Amino acid sequence: MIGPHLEALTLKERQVIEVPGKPITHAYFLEIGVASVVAVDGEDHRIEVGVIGYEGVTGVPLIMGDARAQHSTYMQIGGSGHRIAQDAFCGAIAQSESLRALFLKSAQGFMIQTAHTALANGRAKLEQRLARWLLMAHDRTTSDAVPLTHEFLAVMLGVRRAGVSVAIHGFERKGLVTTRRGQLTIVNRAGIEQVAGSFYGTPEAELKRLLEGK
Amino acid sequence: MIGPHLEALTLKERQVIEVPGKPITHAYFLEIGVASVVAVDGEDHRIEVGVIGYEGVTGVPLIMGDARAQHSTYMQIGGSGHRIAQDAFCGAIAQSESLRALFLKSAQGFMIQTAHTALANGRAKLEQRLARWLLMAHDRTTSDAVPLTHEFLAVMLGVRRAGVSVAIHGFERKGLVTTRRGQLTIVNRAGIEQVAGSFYGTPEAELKRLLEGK
DNA sequence: CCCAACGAGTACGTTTTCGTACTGAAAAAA
DNA sequence: TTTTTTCAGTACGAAAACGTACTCGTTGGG
Repeated sequence: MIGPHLEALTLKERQVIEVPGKPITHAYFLEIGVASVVAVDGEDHRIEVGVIGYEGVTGVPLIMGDARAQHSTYMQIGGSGHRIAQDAFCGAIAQSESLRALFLKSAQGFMIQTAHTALANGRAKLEQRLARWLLMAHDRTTSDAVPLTHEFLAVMLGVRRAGVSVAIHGFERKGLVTTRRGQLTIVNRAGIEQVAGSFYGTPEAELKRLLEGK
Repeated sequence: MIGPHLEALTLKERQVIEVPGKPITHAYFLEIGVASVVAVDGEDHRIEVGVIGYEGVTGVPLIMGDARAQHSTYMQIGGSGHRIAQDAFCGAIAQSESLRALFLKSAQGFMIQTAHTALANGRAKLEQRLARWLLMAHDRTTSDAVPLTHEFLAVMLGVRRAGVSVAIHGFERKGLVTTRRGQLTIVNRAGIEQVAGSFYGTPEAELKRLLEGK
């Protein structure tokens, strides 16, 4: 039984959802907005390993039987949703086989996304990685606007802010996006998909397969 | 009940364990040797997203309720172990809550490894990534010898063969390893750990926490 | 024993990304 | 409004890694 435990809330950008090493207090179901899951190491190297939106749920470790956060998770694009306390969430999973199966598939989908992030990080050029990120964000928002500074994009991709600026400028010249200070709007999604090539798409298709047919 | 279904076998290097898009037929428990899990996309970009040795089990998707392989999995360093058919494995997990909990934690450990691979791919230099890989392989072998060509190392790291050759040569000059054709021997593990810095270690520590105490 | 295949050392010009930093415009704060 | 801060455009030399390719020693098969 999850319904009665759900607490509705709005989530502002930068709002922290999980802190590495600390207990996971709630699982968040987003309706609007995008959360970033960022891996951090002991020397403060950091990079985004996945994003979560309406299609998923935060707190993957809870599904795996662990209550400690590995990664830093926070809202990258503000929105709204519901959350459920850790114990209620784990209790629900323990009691309902079908619920557990569902969340396991959702977690599997997130794993695939992380694996492809590793692939993109190792093989793709900055431009392709940026395109991939924009597409993933666009999939999870209702409007075409992506309210983010180049600085934050750079942190997530693990590259220089200046590099992101140049790449976005290139996209703008090609008519793929328009920009305002602190905001970027997707104009030609198909063109961005072309830039991303096969670095985008597989996790999305696989998640669909997992949650639908089989 | 897993015991009666286990089939002992030796595993030669390059032996294929899973093929992307195809059903997973068995879960493999390695005693000796190292398996590589390699993500592939539609344009044949590929990169290793994790390794599995005695500490884990292949076929993570089975644990998550999916019977289709996402990634290419094959033996990178030959060895031996046991395997169990997919249906027996899934049946065992379905029947034993404690078994499922155990494998879920193992899968969680693998997720953490993949996330840190994404981090290393995006942030670390070739030299550091190579060091990280050698340490992960060394953790999973009994001898200090790593029987691999530069070519295969390069494929796993997603870099040029020549780049690996140069980096290994550097390690050799620093007295960290010795090399023979198609083989590399770890001489100074601590020195290699120093090169890898914080790109190595977190997944290892977390797996330990997951499987031991808590 | 010889030869073809393979693995590794090396080179070189090119591309990509980096680190850094300065500037001006836009937005927020005073 | 004025001041301060934030954000983005841009520059430039340096470092890292790339693609390619040639050589040569090892190794295993014929």
